[in-house]
Amino acid sequence: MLRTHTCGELNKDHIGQTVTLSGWVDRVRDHGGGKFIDLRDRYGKTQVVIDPDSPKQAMDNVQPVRNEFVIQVIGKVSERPAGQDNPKISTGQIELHVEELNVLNACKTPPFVPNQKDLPNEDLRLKHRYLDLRRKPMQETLVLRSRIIKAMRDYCEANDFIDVETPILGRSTPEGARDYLVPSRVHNGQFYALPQSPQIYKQIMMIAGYDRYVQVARCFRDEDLRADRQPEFTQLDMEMSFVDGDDVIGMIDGMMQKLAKDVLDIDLQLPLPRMTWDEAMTRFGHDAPDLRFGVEIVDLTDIAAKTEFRVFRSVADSGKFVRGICAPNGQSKFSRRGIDDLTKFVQEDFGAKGLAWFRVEEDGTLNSTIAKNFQAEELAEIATRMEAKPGDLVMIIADTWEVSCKALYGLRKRIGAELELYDPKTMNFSWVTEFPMFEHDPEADRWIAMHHPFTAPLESDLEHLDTDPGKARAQAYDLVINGYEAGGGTIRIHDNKIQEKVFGLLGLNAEAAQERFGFLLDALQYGAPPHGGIALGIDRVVMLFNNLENIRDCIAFPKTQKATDLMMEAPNLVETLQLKELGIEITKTDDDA
RNA sequence: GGCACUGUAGCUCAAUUGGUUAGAGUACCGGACUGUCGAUCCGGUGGUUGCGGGUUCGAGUCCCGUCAGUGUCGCCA
Repeated sequence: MLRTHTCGELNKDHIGQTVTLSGWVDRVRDHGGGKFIDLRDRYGKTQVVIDPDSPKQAMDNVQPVRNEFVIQVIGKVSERPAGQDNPKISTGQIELHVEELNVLNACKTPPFVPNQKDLPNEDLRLKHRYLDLRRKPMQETLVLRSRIIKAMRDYCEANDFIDVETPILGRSTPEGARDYLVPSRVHNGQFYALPQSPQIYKQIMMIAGYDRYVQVARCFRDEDLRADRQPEFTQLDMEMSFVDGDDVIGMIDGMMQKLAKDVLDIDLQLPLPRMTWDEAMTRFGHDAPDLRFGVEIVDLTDIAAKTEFRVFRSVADSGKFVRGICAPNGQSKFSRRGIDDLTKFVQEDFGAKGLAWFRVEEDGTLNSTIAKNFQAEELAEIATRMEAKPGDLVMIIADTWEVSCKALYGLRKRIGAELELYDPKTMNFSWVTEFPMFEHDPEADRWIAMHHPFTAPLESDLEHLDTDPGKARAQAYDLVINGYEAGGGTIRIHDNKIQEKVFGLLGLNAEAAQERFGFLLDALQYGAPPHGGIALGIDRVVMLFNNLENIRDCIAFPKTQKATDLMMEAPNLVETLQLKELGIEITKTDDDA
């Protein structure tokens, strides 16, 4: 037997027993006469003692032992001498006196060790991921991830969901994100696509009568990465029949309540708050607002229209918007130079023309280099509307609706973090609903589906499809946690007539729609029940429940920003023979450029 | 594709703002030490400053290019 116990479970109750432990050497403390070894596994650490009374076998075998060796120790559990307890570890009241020590495997001098204080650079961590994953924070995250997924599955099972696996090799549907393509050997020149989501399969499952479907589904999107975005990620994918949006939201409300209780021991009040997309954009400039703090956008366009300040006047007169936010006590953090930084930020990242700002003086008046362009009453009106207090910093963007939303969202996010307007440990759950059906693409002058082309419009907005598609709102809902989109879903179109109309608006004629989604259109005609669903980003949920800022730390083997795996060195070149079998010829590589 | 930050010993960082032989902690190697738990003490090995070019009497430091990691905008139905 290689071990009788783990390194985290021995305590005073085991004193006197002879046990066998196996694990990694976390640290060796050499005192000449004796040695202390902290033996580690994922359950904890146990102190192993070798002293002059230990058998020669152990004395000899321990000689070459260094960090991260894998060893096995047989010995007697002993109470530690008085005053020598270590309260930092679960086994701190006992230690193991060695009777036999075996090196199960040596370890090269590692580039870094799991208990090291300063984390190595990310590329090194990813290259030696097996070492990085030995770190306690990584192990805790992966354990929590496992618990979260189990809680999700338990909840779904309790609610009669059926777990169904859908294919990884599917069909390319060029709408939306770029597909990862897989060449077919049997059909040279043809390709499978990895699923961006199991969307169509799960709808087909509804038509097939499996009224509650769930899957922990791996999804793939060949787009650029972010701190919260990986090219391959995991969704809790769900679909339900005979439901409306409230039913789906209610189901997820219950799941979040269970997760919060099971995982974080937080009691969530249900129903979770909801706001419409319009409201979110107006108040926060974004469809996933962070509601852990206030600081809402204030519209000043009407005041701006009255002023002599040409920048504001011209923007207001041309139908654009003058909107701002007020950073509480913002002057403490943002000096003139800090404001210059914010100005650069909104210009470079969001294309804003500039940033107008005012300091709120002790007497409550607004002051700034541009203040002379305003009447005192106008400044007072701005201050009143923004509820500006002495010490605050008022920031105003005069631009199109879109730019003011983006820039103010960016500013709000920054000041929230930099002025510490919220406790980063708090959790905030909410819904954003009634997304627009379509976005207008000004370049191609056409409508694009905001969610996906199977999204059902609100019943009340059906008429807009014919008259003013931009006004049509969807039966869509996003779950927002701490300013992140943690999931999103819609009620689907089950009526083929409406589906055809939507395809038409998206520029897909009957022929093109049949070509791309024919199988779904066919299926919809064979008794499709009303249905809808949602997909939760599991990696993001894990990130948020762990209070992490980086999704790579929630995934065992993540990719770098350039979508490579530094450990496996993927992607890689393949054998010419493989390409030949696939009928593929490489005509251009990165090296050509 | 754009912008920004980072890259110096195995690892984490420093180098007085362009100046002489690039330092420290840790790891590693050797030695001392019977109770430590980030053990301690003594000694030692270890460097193409990511790579290529340029400016300069002189470059880790400045400039250009490039590679890699990260953040972000575009992108992500």
